Formats: sequence, C-alpha cells, structure tokens
Amino acid sequence: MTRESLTSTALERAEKHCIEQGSKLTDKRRQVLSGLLASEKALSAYELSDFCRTELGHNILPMSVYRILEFLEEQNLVHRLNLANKYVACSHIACEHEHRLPQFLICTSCHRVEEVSLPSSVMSSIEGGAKNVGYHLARNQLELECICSDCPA
Amino acid sequence: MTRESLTSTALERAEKHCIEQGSKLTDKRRQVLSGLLASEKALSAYELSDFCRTELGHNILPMSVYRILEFLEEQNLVHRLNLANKYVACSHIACEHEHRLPQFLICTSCHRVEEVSLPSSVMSSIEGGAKNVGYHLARNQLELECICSDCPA
DNA sequence: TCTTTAAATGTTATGTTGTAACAACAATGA
DNA sequence: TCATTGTTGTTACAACATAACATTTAAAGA
Repeated sequence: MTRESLTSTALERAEKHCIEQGSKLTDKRRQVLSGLLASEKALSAYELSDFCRTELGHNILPMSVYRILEFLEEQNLVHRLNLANKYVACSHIACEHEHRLPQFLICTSCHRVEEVSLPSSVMSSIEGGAKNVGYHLARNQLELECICSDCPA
Repeated sequence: MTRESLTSTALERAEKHCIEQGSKLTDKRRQVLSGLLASEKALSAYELSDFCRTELGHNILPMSVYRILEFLEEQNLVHRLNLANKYVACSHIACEHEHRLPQFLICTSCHRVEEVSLPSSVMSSIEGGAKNVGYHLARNQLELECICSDCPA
C-alpha cells in the first residue's frame, strides 16, 4: 500500500470513528490529522502548524493545532509523547488491529517513532514493581528513548 | 535517620564523590543539591531556583540552576526526569547501595518520585522488543506516570 | 424558516521552560 | 605576576503551552 492510500484510508476510518463517538472530524481537524499522517516523524504543535502550511497549504495557527490535537487525542487518533513534547498519529488507524495500550520507541536523534506492543507480562511486572512501593500506573503508555536504525549511535 | 542528617550525609558523600572525579562541589552546587534533597518532590529548574531562595535563602538564578543541574547530573548526583521536565536528587547518594540504572515512578498529581530498580529481565525484554523493530535503547532510564498512595485516583 | 444555543475556530496576550552569547570573577599553575 | 581554565552573572531570546475573549459555523427547536 502506498503512503497516500494508507492516509486516505486512515482519514475515512477516522471520520467514521468520530461520528460513532458523536463528534465530527471537521476540515481543520482532518487537515491536522493528515499532516501528522504525512509526517515521517513526531512533530510539536508548532512544527505541525508549519508543516500544514508549507507542505499542505493549510493555514492553522498553533492555538488551533493544540486544541485539535487535544480533540484527536481524546479520540485515540493521535498520541502525545510526553518524553519529546511531540505528537504522532496512531499507527493503528488504518489497519485492522485492535487498538492496544501503546508503547513508543522514540529516536532521540531524528524523532522517528515506532509504536509497539510489548508483551503483557512485561507491563504487568512493571505494574507489580510499582505496587510494591505504593504506586500504580496512571497510563500504560511507555515511552522509551532510543536510537533508530537510520541514525548513528 | 532524620531527613536533616540524611541530607548532611548525602552532601558529604557528594563532595567526596566530586573530588574523586576531579571536580568540585562549589557552594552554589551544594546549595542547589541541598535544595533538591530538601524537596519532597521533583522540581523544575525554575521551581528549584525559587525553593533555594525562599526556603534556604540562597539566591541562584535559573540559568545557574540549569548549569549546576547539568553538572550534578553528570556526576550522577541528580536525575533529570524527561517525562516531567523536572529533577530529583539521586536517592542513593547517602546510602551504601550501588548505583544501578534507575527507573522512576512519577506521581502525575503531586510529583512525588520513587526511584526503583525493576528486575533486569524486564529491562532486557524491553530492549529485545526494541531490537525487533531496529531500535535500541539510548538510556536504560524508565519513567512511568503513576499515582502515588497519597493522591486520589 | 427564523431564532437560539452550542461547538469550533480566530485572535491577542501572557506564562513557562530552556538555551545562546558574552561579561565578570575566581582558582590554579607556570 | 600572568595566563589559562572553570564557574557564575547577566541579558536576550527561542520554543512550548495556556488563558481569555471575540467571531464564525453548525445544530436544534420553535
């Protein structure tokens, strides 16, 4: 599948998903989401605003980008990476996979992001370690600083 | 052991450690470190600057705090929490424990932080999961968003 | 259809976090 | 003493994020 057809499939699915949730994928929201889908890497809200303007010709100010990203995150269509203060499109919008609790491998050099699912045994043993000291996980979202195969170590 | 005696022990150890490394724990650095040791929770550089001034009477501008934290981090005396953009004193300065690769449970509500050591099997299976998609871990420092026992879920 | 209401977006301002560049000062060794 | 290096002070600014309010658009009910 080409990147373009994946993107258009993803946008269709996203629209359908929003309607099922009783909300709407407006033009602006679609533009922001397609910007993230088109990007090779995680983008900050400001970077995404620039990307939409220069690459897609859509003028969306950073304020709006923040609001729209917040909406898209609620819909599980994008993920916020707290480790990098950047955003990525969920990699499971276009595919048939069930959406599982995501873990992210973030290349600290180029900000390419791989969304993976670690074995549940790993997550439960982390959860167990936390419980031992009276904590429990607030999100099962793991973010790991990595170096990807394209970048020099 | 009281908190105060732990802190003074930690400062002695820190000073000794710095000398062994061929560097110095200057007055300002000691003040910043003692600020972090005195704090119940993780602090940002700006918060730590405020804390030093209001609680300890030491006037250290944020710029200097950043530089000093960078130094202290190189010495493994403090840890930077990228998930929260805050800093904590290493919990092993004053104790006899060997310093291991740390994992942090960060309460997203009150920013209390617990430094733990998860089983090495957990870390190696995470590393393995990353390797499968061509990534490798840049830091073995895990940061987990949690809720601590003092905070409501 | 018209009106009312709510949702989405635009606009301006400001707060927070972090870094760059250079000046001033202090410690050390030749 | 002088030169060198390391530490801290100072100013400016860049990047990230939110608050508050205005305007526009869409939806819902009379």
